[in-house]
Amino acid sequence: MAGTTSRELLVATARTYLDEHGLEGLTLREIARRAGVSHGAPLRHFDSLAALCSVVATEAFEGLYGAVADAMAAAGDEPRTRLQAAGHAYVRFAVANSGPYSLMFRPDRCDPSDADLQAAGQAAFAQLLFAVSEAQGAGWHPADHTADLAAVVWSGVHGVAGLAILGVLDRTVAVNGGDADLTHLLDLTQRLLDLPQPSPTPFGGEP
Amino acid sequence: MAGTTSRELLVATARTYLDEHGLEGLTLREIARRAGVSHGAPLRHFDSLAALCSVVATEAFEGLYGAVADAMAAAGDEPRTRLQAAGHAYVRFAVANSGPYSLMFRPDRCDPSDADLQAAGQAAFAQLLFAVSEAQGAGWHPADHTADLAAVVWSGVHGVAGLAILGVLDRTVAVNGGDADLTHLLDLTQRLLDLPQPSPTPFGGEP
DNA sequence: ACTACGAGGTTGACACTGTCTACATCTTGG
DNA sequence: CCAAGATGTAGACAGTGTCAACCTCGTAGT
Repeated sequence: MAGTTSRELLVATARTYLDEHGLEGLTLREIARRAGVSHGAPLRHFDSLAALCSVVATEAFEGLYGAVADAMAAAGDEPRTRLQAAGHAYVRFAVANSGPYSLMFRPDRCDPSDADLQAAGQAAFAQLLFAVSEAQGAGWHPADHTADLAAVVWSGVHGVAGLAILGVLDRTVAVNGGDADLTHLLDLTQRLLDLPQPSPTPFGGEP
Repeated sequence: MAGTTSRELLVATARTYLDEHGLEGLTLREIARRAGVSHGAPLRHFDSLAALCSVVATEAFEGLYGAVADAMAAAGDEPRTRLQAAGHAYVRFAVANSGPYSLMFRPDRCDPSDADLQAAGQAAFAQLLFAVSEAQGAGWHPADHTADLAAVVWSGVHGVAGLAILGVLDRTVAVNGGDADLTHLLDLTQRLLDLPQPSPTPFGGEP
């Protein structure tokens, strides 16, 4: 890649490692090794491993935001359909980027006080808040308690994503007669939440 | 405590540490230090730190199972009320035992192939499965796809618990006008899922 | 043109970790 | 009484994050 500072190279190396191996073994020295520099070099650009991870997590939040925004834009004008599309995009992003997504919710690996990270997280929640309030405006549930309603929706998609990434849906649900298919589970969730059924969009592949 | 083998003492020490400090810094050597033994002693009882953590996680699954069972028993006979109580008990347990609860879903800290741990997890899911099927029998949603419905319910409570433990509900939701009160959020979830509203049971305190 | 400086990289230390091995001790069954 | 197993100890090893000392440039200022 052109114009890549070595700082950006380190972040990219970490992200690549996450994509290939997940959180486990993501180590300052391993990143340095893969970037072809000495073990101390990354500390010239980041205060700590957690600071580097925070940058990766921040970029992941931004990627999530973009993926959700794209999905909502593609879903058209009907607010409930847009909210439904946002939920699908959220889970799709989380599963397709499980390494960075996990990092986003691991304050022991990131620095939770990182200002950029906090801002990116707030922006993502604000996006959800807007989608929910839009849907409320179109008659989806009572119009008050928007933040709480958003929290419930967030919990739902976050829970599905987390269990899916853990592999526990395949391992536990499918064994008991469920199909554990993510699209199917999300559709079921959204039927329960009184959201419209989606047009048939196949799963997988990252935006 | 009487009749406590040193193996049990190590597990109890780990659990106490988790209650006090959470996952961070939970280390074989720290457990040994607190138990007053040399750093190598725990390995006489457990193959690895992950094996010790698996025992703690297994016991946590059993505690969760018991808490949910108690709550369902106390909720009476109406299946939907029982399912509602199960959801509350789940989140209450997770928040009151956030250290062990986190461990339950951290395959990097436990040994996911541990047979006891797997069995305890399966038992907990079977319990939920039963509660959902009971509620379906009482007319709650269509009677098919029980496992998928259970997965959705699980995702919901797991998501709420996870975000609450992270503190992100206080930090992100409350700032945007939500009250982020767990009981309130759960009630909202359950209203959305068409479950009965609970009798007013105050939050907090572990069973 | 020369110099001072700062950004970035290297190397070697330090304390800490999990795990292994060799050794000591204590208990218990034959 | 003694042999064997269970349990605990001490030391080592490789790995980690982080720090400090050193080096090496390119560049800005004079």
